[in-house]
Amino acid sequence: MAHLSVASQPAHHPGALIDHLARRIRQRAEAVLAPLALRPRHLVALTVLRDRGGSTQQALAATLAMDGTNIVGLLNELEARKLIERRRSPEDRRRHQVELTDAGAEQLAKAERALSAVEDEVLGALDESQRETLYSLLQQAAAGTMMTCTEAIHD
Amino acid sequence: MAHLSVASQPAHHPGALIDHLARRIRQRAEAVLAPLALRPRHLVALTVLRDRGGSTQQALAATLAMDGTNIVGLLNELEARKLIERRRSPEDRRRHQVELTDAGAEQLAKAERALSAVEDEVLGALDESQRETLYSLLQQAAAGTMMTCTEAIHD
DNA sequence: TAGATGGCTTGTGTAGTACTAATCATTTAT
DNA sequence: ATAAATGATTAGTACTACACAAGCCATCTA
Repeated sequence: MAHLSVASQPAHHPGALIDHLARRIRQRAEAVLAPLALRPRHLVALTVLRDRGGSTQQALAATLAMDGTNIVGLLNELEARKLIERRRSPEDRRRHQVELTDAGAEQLAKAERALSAVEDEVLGALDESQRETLYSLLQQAAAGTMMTCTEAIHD
Repeated sequence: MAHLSVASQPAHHPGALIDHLARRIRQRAEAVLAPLALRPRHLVALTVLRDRGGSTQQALAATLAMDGTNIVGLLNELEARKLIERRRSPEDRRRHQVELTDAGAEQLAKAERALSAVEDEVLGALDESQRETLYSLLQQAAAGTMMTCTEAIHD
């Protein structure tokens, strides 16, 4: 392993802070999302689907670090509301290719608009460019951890 | 992915990412913390107590955005293990002033050391200075939101 | 043809909370 | 002085998000 920081300074531990802020965001997000009949995990799933342009259920499970059976349930809910579609994959007909419908994309956009208010509230102490920095750091981190889990999957 | 923020559009929504990463961290943290018989929320509480040098139970509840009755239970557990102490406040003898014991501080340090490994794993894609940036952004955000909730409390 | 695999269903268990109500000690307002 | 409000506590209820296991199909692979 790399041992760059010689200092005994444990530096800082963002872990607890992330946990804390996430909790805050979740609480507010739930309230804001309620009128849309979405809960945070729906949003996360929809977001992944949009950003990836669809996904296998397995890949989705790996990305969200969630148990497969729960993914099924989650997708059932989303499909019942026609926000996503499941199609059998032509290459392997056991697999389902999950994709966002137009309605799903629309609903997601609506949710994000609503969520902006929450973010303004929770991240209010940060200005535009700081938020952008935060976003790119988080995204980089998320992309990194994703590989750890999905590198053997090739979705 | 190249999405220049031409307008004042928020464009990016760190909310879902924070949620996602927090989930990851929590999952791993639980495993790492288990041998110490601590769970994430214990850690958060201990951290707040250390950083503030003690707190009222109410202030703690406000900070953690948790219900008062749950704080009681949480503190009971920590007190039973002598990681914190409750003292009646001299000014208002109904109140409890909660403080970290030496053992508590020690245990917290130990937990943070263990947690470093998790952070290395989850934030592995970020280098030292990026993590530092992330940390300060999060802290700034957290400090900001705290005011929203505690401004009427004067702990 | 046998076994592995992706998805689905159902059922069980656990953790983390929120909420309510009742109690006790204490403080504050009348 | 007395009544009302407050901080902490306890006990009990309920809900949500999960994980995990067992068993079923359909399908792919050896």
